[in-house]
Amino acid sequence: MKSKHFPPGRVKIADALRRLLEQKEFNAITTAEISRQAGVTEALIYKYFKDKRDLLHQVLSEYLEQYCVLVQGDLKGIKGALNKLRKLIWSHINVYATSRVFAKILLIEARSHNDYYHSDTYELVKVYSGVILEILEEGRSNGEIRDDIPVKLIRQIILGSIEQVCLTGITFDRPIDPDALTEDICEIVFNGIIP
Amino acid sequence: MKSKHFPPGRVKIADALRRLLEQKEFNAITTAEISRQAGVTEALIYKYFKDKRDLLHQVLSEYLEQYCVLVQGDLKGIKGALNKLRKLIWSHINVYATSRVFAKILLIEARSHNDYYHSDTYELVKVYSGVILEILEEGRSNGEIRDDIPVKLIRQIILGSIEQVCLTGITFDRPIDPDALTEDICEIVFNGIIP
DNA sequence: GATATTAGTAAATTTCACTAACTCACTTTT
DNA sequence: AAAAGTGAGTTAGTGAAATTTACTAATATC
Repeated sequence: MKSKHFPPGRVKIADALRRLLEQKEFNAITTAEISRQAGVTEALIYKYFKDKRDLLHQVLSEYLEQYCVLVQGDLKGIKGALNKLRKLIWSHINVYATSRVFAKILLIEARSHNDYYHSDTYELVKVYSGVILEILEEGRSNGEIRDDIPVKLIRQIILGSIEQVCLTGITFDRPIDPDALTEDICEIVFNGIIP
Repeated sequence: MKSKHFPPGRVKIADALRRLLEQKEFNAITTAEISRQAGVTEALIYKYFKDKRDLLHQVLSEYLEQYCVLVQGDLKGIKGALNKLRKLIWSHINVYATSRVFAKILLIEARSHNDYYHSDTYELVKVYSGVILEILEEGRSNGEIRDDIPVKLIRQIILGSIEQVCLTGITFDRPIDPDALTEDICEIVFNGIIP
């Protein structure tokens, strides 16, 4: 409920980048273009953002914060680790399917520079990762999930599957069907992780 | 056996980039640095390569070609789709574990620019992907693998798992254990894909 | 031995991220 | 109500890096 009060120029710049990212990749977008699209001067970008990448990171973490809240809300009231996991996988795929720009930045652009691992965005990703781990541990302790494979590895396999599946859909502009994909991923992974 | 006859300058430039990539990431390497390291002038880079990224792609596909041959050789004489799959997973992880520089470029740098999908490297990746698909189809037709989940999706889950697991190891400079990882990935995925 | 081709260079040019130093319109202080 | 301060924005650059142009030296070919 802390709707941040950003000055109009800052909002215009962030919006401009979002719009441009629909058309081309980050490295191909120049600061000149961003400012033109935003209707402000180039220098103003540097009043609000440390540098061009910082602008990207801030736009990204604004997106991500939104979706973290959403996904965590989706899990409320669900009983059982596997049921929670299924819902989380669905929500995750659904977010990528719905916000392709966001997905592309997070999966491709952000990772290609080390500063990502010191960003707010990455902190949020860690929180989200923690949520998955908790579900897996819950499942392990109540016997839903086998205990001879490290939970962190199970998490990686789940995340890797989701991201690979969505990434190809995104890069080749193909439709992504959250229902079908969730069904198939769960069918494979659940059979592998039940005791 | 077609050892390409590249002029010495071209070889020096490619070698220089390979050496520099051990120390820092591609975007932080300047053409000036590359030429200095190679002992040639900056302009020569543009005689042999369309631009800086094209140099990266060519270096990458030289690496990849090598490994494609290697992995395909590893599969010779193995009977059964699941056995082949296990070996392929091991080889794949092993390549990433052994050549981290190569893995980092392929998994992070290359994908972050659209021209990757028009590069020789990508063509090789497609060939490799085809090999996986053939194995899966073999397994499907001889009853080793269930036929109610699309093979392409199974492939994505396998590749996604491998890459996610290796990527974290690479970005955080943690050891990658091909034996243990192969074992766990196969344990999960095989249980999911057998009929 | 002339000629064409290939390898390589020196020096300019362009492109782009980023910055310093300023104006202008409002508030707040005294 | 004048002075001082602040936030939003601009003008006009700079420097570093990628890329291009126009050339020379070496080597192969006829």
